Amino acid sequence: MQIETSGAVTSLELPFNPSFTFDCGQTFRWRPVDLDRNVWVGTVGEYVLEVSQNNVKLISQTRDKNNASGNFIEFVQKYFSHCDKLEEIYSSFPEDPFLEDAINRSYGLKILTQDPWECLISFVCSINKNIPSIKTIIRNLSLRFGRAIVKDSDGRFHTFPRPTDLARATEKELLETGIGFRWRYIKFIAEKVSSGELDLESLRALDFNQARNHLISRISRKTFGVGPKVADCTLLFSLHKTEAFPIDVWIRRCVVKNYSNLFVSQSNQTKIAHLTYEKMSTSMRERFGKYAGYAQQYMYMSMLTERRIIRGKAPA
DNA sequence: TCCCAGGTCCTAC
DNA sequence: GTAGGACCTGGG
Repeated sequence: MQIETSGAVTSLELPFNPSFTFDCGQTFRWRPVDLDRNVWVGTVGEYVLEVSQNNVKLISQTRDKNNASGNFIEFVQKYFSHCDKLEEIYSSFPEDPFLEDAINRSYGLKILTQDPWECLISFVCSINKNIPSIKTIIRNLSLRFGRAIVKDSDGRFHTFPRPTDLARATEKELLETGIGFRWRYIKFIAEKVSSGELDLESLRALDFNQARNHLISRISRKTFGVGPKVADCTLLFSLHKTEAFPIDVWIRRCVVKNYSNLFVSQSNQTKIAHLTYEKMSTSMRERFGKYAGYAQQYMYMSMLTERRIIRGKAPA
């Protein structure tokens, strides 16, 4: 992979596949501009980027002189989890025909290291929503409360709102974006983050369980609307706790279908389908280890592809 | 028009 | 500790 800024080009390592990486449900701010060439455009922090198989190009950035993103190359390397070597990750998994097939189908999918604030709010927005709706809500939030970066043919790119932007927003303003009942959750978290009571960046230094306990509402009381699923997504997609194994309806179906043998005490599939989140997630972390979150993403993509085929739509 | 969505909260038992 | 209902709203 190369990084291009104002004509300058820098290389990053392959394998990397933009479609699988941006369309696997870990981020909601990318859109394809040329699927044949696998070219995507998205907003990351203060930047608008165009990304293809082996090239990252800086399209524009905010005029904010206090651009908090720092060195652009380092910023991009961190975002694309430069430290993660996919071949090492693949070979760390136990022998597993289903996972091997899932990896082959989505070879080059990489887990990003996103901004934890944006990631947490995005997954709060995801509660009881499908992916197209989540994208719409996040776009509306950015249009209404973010800062304009550059005009393009499809309107403008906007930064994701800052915690203070959402803490100041009224109920009416928030509801106009289509977030529905989630507005209380978002405003509550925005207030905690902007006051400094909840420091998301500091969670990077904690181990998985400590960081998780800081995020889950009923434990920490510093969030509201954050259950185990939203916490695990935030840990995996922004704080780079790669052992996190988020369980949604599709992963639950996947586990019931392919991993029922792991739950020997459970006699039938109905019982396994109703296993508690914690029991299922812990078992999968124990099986797949340090990179369980990568295994989860490939499984999710496999289920998604299967659904698209059933519905007669070609995989992205 | 109706169902359902990458869940969480709250209440009741 | 857990089962079940309520929750805004838009996409399919």
